[in-house]
Amino acid sequence: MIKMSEPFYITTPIYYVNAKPHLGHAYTTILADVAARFHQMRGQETFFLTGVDEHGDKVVRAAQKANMTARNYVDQISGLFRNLWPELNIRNDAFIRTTDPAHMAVVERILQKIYDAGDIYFSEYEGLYCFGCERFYTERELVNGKCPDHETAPEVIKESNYFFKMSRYQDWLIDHIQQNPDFIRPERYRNEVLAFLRAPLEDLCISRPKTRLQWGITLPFDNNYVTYVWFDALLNYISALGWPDGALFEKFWPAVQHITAKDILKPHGIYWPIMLKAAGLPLYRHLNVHGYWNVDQSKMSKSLGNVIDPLELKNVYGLDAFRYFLMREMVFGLDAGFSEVALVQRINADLANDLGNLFSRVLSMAHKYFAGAVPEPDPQAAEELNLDLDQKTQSAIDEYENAMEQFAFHRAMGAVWELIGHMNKCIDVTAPWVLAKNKSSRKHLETVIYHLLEGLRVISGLLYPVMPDTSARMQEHLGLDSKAEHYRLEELKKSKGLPSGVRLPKTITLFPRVEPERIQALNQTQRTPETPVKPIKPEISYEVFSQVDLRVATIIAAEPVAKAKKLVKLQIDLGETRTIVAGISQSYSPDQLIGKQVVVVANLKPAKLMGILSNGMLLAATDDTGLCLLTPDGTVAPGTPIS
RNA sequence: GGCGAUGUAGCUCAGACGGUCAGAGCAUGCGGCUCAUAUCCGCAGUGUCCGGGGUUCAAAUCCCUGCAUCGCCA
Repeated sequence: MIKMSEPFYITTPIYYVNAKPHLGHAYTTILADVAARFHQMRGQETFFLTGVDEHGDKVVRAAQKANMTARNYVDQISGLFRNLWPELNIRNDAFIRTTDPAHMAVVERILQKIYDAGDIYFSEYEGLYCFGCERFYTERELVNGKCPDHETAPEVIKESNYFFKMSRYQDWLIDHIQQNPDFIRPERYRNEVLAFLRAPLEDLCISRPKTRLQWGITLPFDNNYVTYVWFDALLNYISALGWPDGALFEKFWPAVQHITAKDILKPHGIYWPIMLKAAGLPLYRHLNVHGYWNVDQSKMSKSLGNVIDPLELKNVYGLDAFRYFLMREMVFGLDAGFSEVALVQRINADLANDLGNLFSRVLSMAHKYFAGAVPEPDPQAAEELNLDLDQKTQSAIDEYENAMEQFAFHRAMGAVWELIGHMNKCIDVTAPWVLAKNKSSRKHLETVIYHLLEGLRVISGLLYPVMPDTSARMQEHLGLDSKAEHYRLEELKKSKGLPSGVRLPKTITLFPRVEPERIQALNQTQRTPETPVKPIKPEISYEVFSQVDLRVATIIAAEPVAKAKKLVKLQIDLGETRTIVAGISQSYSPDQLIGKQVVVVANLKPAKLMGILSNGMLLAATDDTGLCLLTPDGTVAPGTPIS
């Protein structure tokens, strides 16, 4: 159990800047925000760190592709991350970049420290190297002995690098994980790490020769090498606190917890503790590992043929609903499905019907029966009515607190909604509209409404970490100062926290219901089109099909064909250059086509179209909304056969 | 190929030590209320608890086997 007064330090991984932020990044960072806000509820001082990882060859390559310098490129992409967080109401205390000079200095210092301690050694090895990719491949990664990207055989070259002696700490780490059952949680990931540690641990290569990569931090003990990947990245967690002698480090490091997605379990569960041990630093307290969001694109509304980005949905349905959905729908640690339909269902059932409507009916009764003033409860009346809301509230808070602490946010929300259910039921049982008809039951009416308002106060507080704006709106409409820290757990645990006599502002709709028509429309998009499926052609044998030679080709030039409505003349690279005429100009402009990879029938008898000889045919799917070219789900060498 | 996980109502999932364990939420149907965002409350379901074998007085729960899905490792 964490003591109330203790500081709390939470981190997200630093995100790699070779691509734009997506739902997964948003989820992880919202988790951290929720955790930080929860600990603020307990009065703890919190530090919340996120940031970006900007070194490495993938960044260099992405920059080249974008025709930019690495520096300009990382500036641009890291800006996208940095700017996204305020949009999601995320309040991180720091945003670290691995190109920050202070961070680079820390990396150098730790490297030197571990080097001096004798845990880093120099070694030569042989490997299969593809010069096109500028990287080594293992036998397994090769396709027919060739580089999967360049289709050339890699060469055996020798290279020297620095290695970190992780193997030395293997037994120590196993022991530590066994001694601390919640070091890595949930348990499934702890087991996974232990399973991995049953096999001998290999030492970690931590450098790259500058002949291959310059975009990184130079090793302090060898000017010819830069640091590679994890040694640079993981150290952000301490460099951001000003290690070795920052006041922040001293205060927050002992309380550190990390969050990561399951794909980088190994670096966080194995490399990082060993690095800390080797550097003589205390380990983190918990590694909290979450799963993936499977985005069901068939259940996402589409505009102009493009699948909507999940992040865009926050603009459609509201940020708090979006945050709530992410926290409520995913069982922490497991994978979950993301779809617009599921989001809308949560909004209607949980937010609009259960919570929003409860809020609205309680407040409107307070206005109706007491002219908008908080009534005075009467203990005796409460007893006569058999009101058990106080106990229900206390047990909801307990369950909530427990779950939140364990990162079981879905269960915490479940506890809140159970309380909401009790309150709705309580209204039904006590029937305030009946009490209101009788002057003799005035005290009962006052007591019921008071307890309901009080319940809403608690709920507004409990929702603070997940839905901070909604929390503030609720508190404001309960006549509380929304700027005061009414979400503090000690406040929520107090009974009769709502002063009687306070005037309540007019009630509001917290969450508008999403109309059935919209849900209908969403269901339409997920179903296959209403138009009957075209009849399937008669069966053919494999031999017949195999006569069709399908190839991937890259479009290298495109120009409209004069006088033709639909035709475009294309130059394609299919290993050899060819001319093809395709009837696709109503769906694609020449600009959009250049550089695209398409699927071509390579052995179709050439035909003349508008006087131009077309040597092959593009594959495309056509429906009433237009035409879509078939394109491989990744870049392949021009001329690659399709089977 | 090795190790592991999972497979329970239409959907998402709970089901410690084998004996009210056949459940919850959502969706569906019916009934009730009217304070409320046509909301809320109550009731009702339907389930070969993946298939097959075994242990046992008794298995969704333990064992074996098959199938399916997924994860980690090679």
